[in-house]
Amino acid sequence: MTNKIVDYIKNIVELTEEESLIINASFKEVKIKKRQFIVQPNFVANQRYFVLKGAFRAYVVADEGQEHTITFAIEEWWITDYNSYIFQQPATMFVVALEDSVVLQIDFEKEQELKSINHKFETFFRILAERGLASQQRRIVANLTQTAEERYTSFSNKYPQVVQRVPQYALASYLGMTTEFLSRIRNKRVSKKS
Amino acid sequence: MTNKIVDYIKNIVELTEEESLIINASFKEVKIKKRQFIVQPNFVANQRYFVLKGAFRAYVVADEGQEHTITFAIEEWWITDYNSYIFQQPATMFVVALEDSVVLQIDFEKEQELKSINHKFETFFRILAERGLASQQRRIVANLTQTAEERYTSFSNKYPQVVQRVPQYALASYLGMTTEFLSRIRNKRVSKKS
DNA sequence: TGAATTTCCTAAACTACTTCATTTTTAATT
DNA sequence: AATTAAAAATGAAGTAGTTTAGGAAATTCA
Repeated sequence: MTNKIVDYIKNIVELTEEESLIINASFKEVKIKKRQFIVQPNFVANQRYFVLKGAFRAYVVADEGQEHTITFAIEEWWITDYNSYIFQQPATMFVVALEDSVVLQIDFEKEQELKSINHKFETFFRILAERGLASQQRRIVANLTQTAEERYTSFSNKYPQVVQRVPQYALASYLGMTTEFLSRIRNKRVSKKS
Repeated sequence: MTNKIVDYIKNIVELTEEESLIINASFKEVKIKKRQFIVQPNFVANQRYFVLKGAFRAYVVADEGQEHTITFAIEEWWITDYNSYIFQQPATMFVVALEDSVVLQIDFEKEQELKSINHKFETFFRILAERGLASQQRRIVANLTQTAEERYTSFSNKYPQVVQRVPQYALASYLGMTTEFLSRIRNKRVSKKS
């Protein structure tokens, strides 16, 4: 038994053949078209998604209509509105496909069941949450300590694949600046080269 | 068997008498004087701390020497440098006592042992991580969508006990503004009243 | 209790980033 | 391939928040 999600989980906890089959049966492969939403405000996020192919963007819309990107996801990343999913409360975010994509989705109830029937599955999701926590803490630090240009530069160095695939306005709103300002930052570097 | 940490955990998962005793034996009560550090950069954070009494502040120091507060902790909150603790890598943060305090500390190895010997303990730490994740996501949203004044107002409404107990410069650097600007915000509201 | 240190306040000059308005480029749709 | 729509670039004017500097309160600690 070997497939993408099983391989992914095996990198974190060991799985027997039987456990691999259970994991495999717990996820459903779904195709998502570009611009299609998988999470929307006011509806509870009932699934979490593992991206097999494609790219997604989670964002909120502020009072005055401005969009703020909370996170991106590309191949082998997870995405959902965690505040909604974990507490099973209405979402505040949109999650939308930036490209034609394929995901593996798992229902909240199924995830709860997995975690309760098998200590190893519980461990896996615990590690997932811990890693998410650590990465979000690093982002908070970056946002507090760096200027707009520094945030762009370090993000570009860390996630070049993401930068190349997402629209500029989405990246700008993720980095906490306007699309015009990001455009200027990028343009400045090009002109420096010549 | 009943004490603060056992009661706290019992609010999240059920514990037998025996399990309560194991939990109790895994934490060590330590007094921390005001201005004393419990985590320092370049040293691995080997413990996580549950605050029984007092207040703490986690912060990083940027290149130019400015301090940026990452989080606070008061009674019944947890604190450490999670990126350091989870991955057992050198810390980038300071964690310092803002008052004479009392904490319950658990060693990383002991926590690993608890999680591995008992599914319920694993579940507890999974839920702890998930809640942290959700709360950090809410903070990222707030930082992206709100103005300095809005961030101050909503934080004050949500955590009035924290606002009253921490120095202004620490709060300002947590909210992502200078202490001078926070002073102005606060003063503006006072003068509006009169 | 009094001196020293830390924290907070005030105000003016400054700047990193935003807003608004228009044009150019790129991508989507027929 | 042509038409339309969406995204990116550019310039000029505005502003939220910073910086610098000095003094007033409030804590700390000998």
